[in-house]
Amino acid sequence: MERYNKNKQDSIAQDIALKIQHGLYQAGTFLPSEHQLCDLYGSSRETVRRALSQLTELGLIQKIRGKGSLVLDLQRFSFPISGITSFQELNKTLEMHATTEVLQKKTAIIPAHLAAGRVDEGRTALHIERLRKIDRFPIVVDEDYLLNPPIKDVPDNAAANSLYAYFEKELGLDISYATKEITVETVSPRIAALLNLDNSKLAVVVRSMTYLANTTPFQLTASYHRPDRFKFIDFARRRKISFK
Amino acid sequence: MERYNKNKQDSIAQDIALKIQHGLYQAGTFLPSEHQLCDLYGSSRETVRRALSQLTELGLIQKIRGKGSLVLDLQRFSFPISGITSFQELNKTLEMHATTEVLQKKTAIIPAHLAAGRVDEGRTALHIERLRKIDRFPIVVDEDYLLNPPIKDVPDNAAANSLYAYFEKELGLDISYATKEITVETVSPRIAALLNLDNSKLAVVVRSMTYLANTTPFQLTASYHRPDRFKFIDFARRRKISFK
DNA sequence: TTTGACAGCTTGACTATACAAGTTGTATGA
DNA sequence: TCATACAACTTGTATAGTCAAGCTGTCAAA
Repeated sequence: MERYNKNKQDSIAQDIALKIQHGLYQAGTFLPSEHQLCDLYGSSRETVRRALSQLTELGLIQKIRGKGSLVLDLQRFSFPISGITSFQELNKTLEMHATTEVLQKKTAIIPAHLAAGRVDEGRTALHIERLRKIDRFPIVVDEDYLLNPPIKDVPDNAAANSLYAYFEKELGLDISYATKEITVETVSPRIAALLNLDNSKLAVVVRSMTYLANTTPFQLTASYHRPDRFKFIDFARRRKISFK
Repeated sequence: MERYNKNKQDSIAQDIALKIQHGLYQAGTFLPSEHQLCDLYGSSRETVRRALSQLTELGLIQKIRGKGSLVLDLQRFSFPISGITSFQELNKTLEMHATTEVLQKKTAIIPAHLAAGRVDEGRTALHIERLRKIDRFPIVVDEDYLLNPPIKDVPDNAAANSLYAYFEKELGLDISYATKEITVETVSPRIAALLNLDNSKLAVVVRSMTYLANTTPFQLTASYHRPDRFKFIDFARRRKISFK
């Protein structure tokens, strides 16, 4: 296996995930039993089970009591786009051949529509505006606002490539969770022009706020997508917890 | 506590979730330590930890090593709409005062745009078409296709109220997971008329396929939302598993 | 006053064990 | 032949314990 994960359970999960992705464990078949996986990885059953529960959460397998862990059939194109994934990470795994153009990078006040209910109004942050293109066609405009602290500045090449790679690998930040909101809105003439929208000026707007493991918010983003190119794919499990 | 859950870990999770929702554990404060929760519920630490990990996954708490489990600040209006939740369940928890109109209920061939890549083309299913209104305004058209087996028929009042309640409580089905896909499309004149759309005829289309715990698919759905009323809220955690 | 070591708390990771419960094939008995 | 019982597998749930690692206040020494 040999992953860069420190944890035993994480590296087991990573290893099995790769074997599923590469067809070593085929959809519709069962994984080796938990006991066999214990032998295979030299670990206890609880550790194997924690690894399997990660794969269950991701939608890679379904556990069936008395039978085993069935590998689910997630076609490439239906692989979940939800979760916290950077555009560059998607670009790699989906082989989209996308390009990124940095349009702005300056300190600015966080606009009200992004700040509302998330962070103090009037607060300033490092604003980065980027245009994503696929095959020369504009697809997405990303408006990022990076909070200081914990982020003081961002080198130009990090903005052009992957902000997340810079945060995680260079700054050692522990990106943990995010809240997201998807709506459809009439956007400003500026955004409409960048995306080359028609008269309706409708775009899909994804607003998100991303947090570090210590619950510090560090990123506010509004992404404007061309509606004809937008596609959000999700895998969800029915929760046992109910409210009210 | 007293929940209808059979599991200790599930009832602990349910109990803590309700206490958070009702403000007994306030956002920004820490839960009792795992050791204290052990005493409180008379269980082992592992069981408590499994309960807490459910709450972590849901976005209700954030665990911080050395400190404790911090209750996160999920305002009512930003509570995740993702996951597998029926319209009626949302209606209850969000107090939307919605009404449902059953427009059709008959056996029909699953349309190609829904069947594509999910199920055999030309297969028939029980088709239920419903119009959801809030304050008399049409908001959503749901096109459900229920597969036989496992679903033979559906009583009229179940279609008007909650299909999920009928499936789970009456039929004893174990609804487990779903794949979803959100796009923006120009819809048919029929749907456009039902939703009272303007000339652009754009609607948000949510296509989903829902499965039982034994991996049997039982429901295909296409939901058409008025774009000006559509809002999708999600909570996501950064995954440790990477591909490629 | 400031610094540093440490005790005592917290969660994280892992192990070992036990029993319950669901599935499946096989052998036994009528 | 057929049905039943059972053995041998599977996963589910819960327990108890160990050590690592992160946080915080206290107390003692400089």
